[in-house]
This record gives sequence, structure tokens and C-alpha cells, in this order.
Amino acid sequence: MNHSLNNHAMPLWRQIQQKLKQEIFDGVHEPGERLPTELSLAKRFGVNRHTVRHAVTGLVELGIIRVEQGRGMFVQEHVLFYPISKRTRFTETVEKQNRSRGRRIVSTDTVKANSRISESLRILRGRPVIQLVSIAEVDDRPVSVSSNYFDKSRFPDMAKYALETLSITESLNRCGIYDYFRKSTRVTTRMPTRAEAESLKQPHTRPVLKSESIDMDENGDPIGYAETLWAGERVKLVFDTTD
Amino acid sequence: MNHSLNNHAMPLWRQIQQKLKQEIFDGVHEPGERLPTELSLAKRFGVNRHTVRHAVTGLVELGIIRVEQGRGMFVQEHVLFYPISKRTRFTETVEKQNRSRGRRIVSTDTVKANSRISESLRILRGRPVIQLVSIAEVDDRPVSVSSNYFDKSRFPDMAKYALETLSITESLNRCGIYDYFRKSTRVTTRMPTRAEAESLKQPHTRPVLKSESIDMDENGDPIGYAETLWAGERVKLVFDTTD
DNA sequence: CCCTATTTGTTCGTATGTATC
DNA sequence: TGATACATACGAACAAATAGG
Repeated sequence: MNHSLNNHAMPLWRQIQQKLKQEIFDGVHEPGERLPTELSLAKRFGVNRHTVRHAVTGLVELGIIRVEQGRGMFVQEHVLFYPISKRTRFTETVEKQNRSRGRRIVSTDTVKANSRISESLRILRGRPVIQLVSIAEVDDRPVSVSSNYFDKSRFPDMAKYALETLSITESLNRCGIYDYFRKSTRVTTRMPTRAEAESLKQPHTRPVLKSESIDMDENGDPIGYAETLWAGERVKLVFDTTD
Repeated sequence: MNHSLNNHAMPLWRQIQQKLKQEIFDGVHEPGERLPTELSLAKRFGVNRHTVRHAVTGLVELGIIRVEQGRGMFVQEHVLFYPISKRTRFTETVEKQNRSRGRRIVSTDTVKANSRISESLRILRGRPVIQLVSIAEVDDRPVSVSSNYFDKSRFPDMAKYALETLSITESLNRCGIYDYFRKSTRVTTRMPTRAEAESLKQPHTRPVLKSESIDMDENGDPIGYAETLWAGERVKLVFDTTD
């Protein structure tokens, strides 16, 4: 019998559910952190393990808690809804969700276009392209690692501008591209390498989303190709096809 | 020295590359199958392991072979490019890629709308909805497992029609919906459960794509909500945002 | 590779209170 | 009052996944 809970004839499991919800809301358990085990929660509340499980199922349904067999229960991270439409802009997208954002340039380089890059940018294979590797962060946590590719002969100073402005959109502005549009986006999934998991600060046992996207100018000509890895647990790509 | 390869002064690695490509094209190694180990290939061609690796990297670049550290090299399955746009139809989509297709109804049921379903269909939580679980197959291999949800009060006979026609589009036709549109699609990734991996006939150590999609009628009112799991290794979702 | 400890998932059985007919 | 169904709660055992040595 637990007297601190036993009131109002409300079922035990519901009382526990509300208590846990409140604690998570109050920040007792941070997003992403592991919750106490079922057994220890059962002990704490003075109930059977089943009762705790019953309480938790509702919170899983609500997307507040995520359960992983053999690992434990975790407070669900706030997933970032990342809308992808004709005009996709990282900065605008995130600020609408009241999150802080940032971009870190990892490296800039000049490489030869492989088949995928050359097809996307409609240039010859082997031509020099500027590779821009960057990490996008939301609420001080990395959400994606991108490799952006630009035709070097068309945008010779992209690398410099990117390092100065830390923004793709702004860099393109300085190159004379005042507006651009998302042409297509391909999405797959795979397991990350150790290094990729490290960059995204996520366990390497969890999958990532991979997107290959092409941006174009007003004439429909490609201006940039990008391959982006997204932290699978913290991101939902949203495609709106209403118009 | 290997005399069967050594001709035309073509580099050994390139000869090996072409030989492997030819074998895969000829079906000696089936898509998805494991290739011989680097070492055994090296032995077979009478070259050093490095030479084989050099040959393989080119095939990886071309998307013909996939290498998984510690597991081996695999012939890349033909990925299905699944375009998602305003008008998304499974049948049309697949036939354009000259693949055979099929849909298997796993179960039909009447369940209560959870929060996600009710929000998507704009009905009250707990209202009865028809759940339609089906497996889509391409070239006799499952590519996705879908749960489609329809408001039971609006489409009371969906389950019956689906079992008869094995097609969502056709079933909606019989319900008086002669045209419908994709409203939005959300994409994430996660690891599959054992049962899900089994349904998709894929290793349970490989991730799946999850999409949550809403279809609407001409008036913009929702008519169906679906959660779909895609075999991550065999599918690329393609979002075209040109119009 | 096996082995072990930890943790969640599943399935039994049991008991009690409550609502309904 | 009795019969029945359902929700709540506990206990035990085993299965399955994970993590670490």
C-alpha cells in the first residue's frame, strides 16, 4: 500500500502515469535520458511491475516516452519537424519551431565529381566541385551532417563565403543567386559509421536518415547537390504535397 | 600472374572490376547475396587483397556493391525509387519501372482511433476506424508493410472492398472516391521489430523507413491515414518539389 | 565466440472490486 | 440476489534484446 498515491479512488496506474508525466514536464528527467527501470519504479511507487508498465504504455502512445527492449525506457527527445518543400531553408524552418540553431563548417575542399554529383549538377564526371561539409545544430545538439557540392567553375568562392557566413543561403546570395528552389529529395536509411554517429552525437546502433537533394535556380538549372545524414531519432522529414 | 586476365595492358584492378561487374550482370551473384570475401577473390584472381579492394571501391561508387564492415560485401539490391507527390499510386509507380507488383492483405479490423489517427482524420479520439494491414511486393519481394486507417462511419465497407480488389485506389473508387491526393508525408527511421523484419523479409539488424501519410479529397478533407514501414535497403523515397 | 547480468516483453494464474443485466 | 463481464492489481516464470567482459 502506498499512501502518498492512494487518493481520490483514481487507479494506481493512472496516478503513476500523471506523476511521471509531471516529472518529465518539470525536467526531473531530461529528454533523451534513461528513466529508472520498471523494477525500481515499481519499488518506488510500491506497486507491481505490471502496474508501472500499464502506466508507461499510455505515455509511449503520447510520444513522451520511448521504450527499448533490453536497454530501458527513455524520455523522448523533442523531434524536429523539418518541412521540405519547394523553398527549403534551414534557418527559417527551425526558427518557426522556437528552437535555437547553428551551423558548423567541418571542412571545405575541392574534389572531383563522382557519377552521382555529376549527374545531379549536369556537369562532366571528374570536373572539380566544391565540397562543403557542415553540421547543423538545433538546441545545441547536432541534427544533421551535410555534404554540399557546387560546381567550382560556376561558384569559385563558395568555400570562402560559407566560412564567412555559416549559411548556404547567404553564400549563394553573394554568388549572385538571390533565390533558389528544392528540385527533388531522395530519402533512404542506413546504419551510421562510428564516425558519423560520433558527429551526430547519437548511438551507433541507431539508424540515420540519408537524403540526396538537388537545388535549382529559377530556370530549373541545378545549382547544388547535397547528401545529408539526419539523426534518425530526433528528426522527422515532412513533405507537404498540397500545392 | 593470372593469364586469363592479363591482356590488353589493362590494369589488373580494372580487369577484375569488369569481371565482377559482368558476373553480377549475368546473375552469377544475385542481388542481396554475399560476395566471396576479399581474400578468396584475391586468391581466385591471383592478386593481392589490395588490388581486389581497389576494384571493389569503384563498384561501390557505382552502387553495384555494398560493403559492410565485419560482415562482407553484398550485391546491392535493385532499389525501388518510389516517387511521392500529390498523386501517389502504388500500381502506377511500380509499373513505370518495369517491375512486377502485388499487394497482400494481412488483416482487416475495426479499432479505436488513437491520437495520431484521430488528428489526421479529424475525428474524435476513440471513434471506430477501419485498419487495413497490407504488404506491398515488388518483384515478389516485400517492400513495405502498411497500416491504412479509414473513418468507419464514412467508409463502412472499405475492408470488404480491399479484400476483393487488393487495391486501395480501387476500393476508394467503390466508396465513391474517384480521385484523391497526397496531403503530407512524414519520414523517420528506426529499427524494426523481429516481426516487422520478418514481414519485410529483411535482417532485423537493418533499419526501416517509416512514413506517416495523409490522403485527402478534392476539398482538402482527409480521407485516409497510413503508417508505412519500408525495407530500408531496397527503397528510396523520392520527393519531387518542382511544381 | 561464448557467457553473464540487466532490462524489457509475454504469458500464465490468482484475487478483488465494480458495473450491468 | 445471482450471474456475468470488465478493470485493476499482484506474482511467477520464461523469452528476447542489450551490453560488457
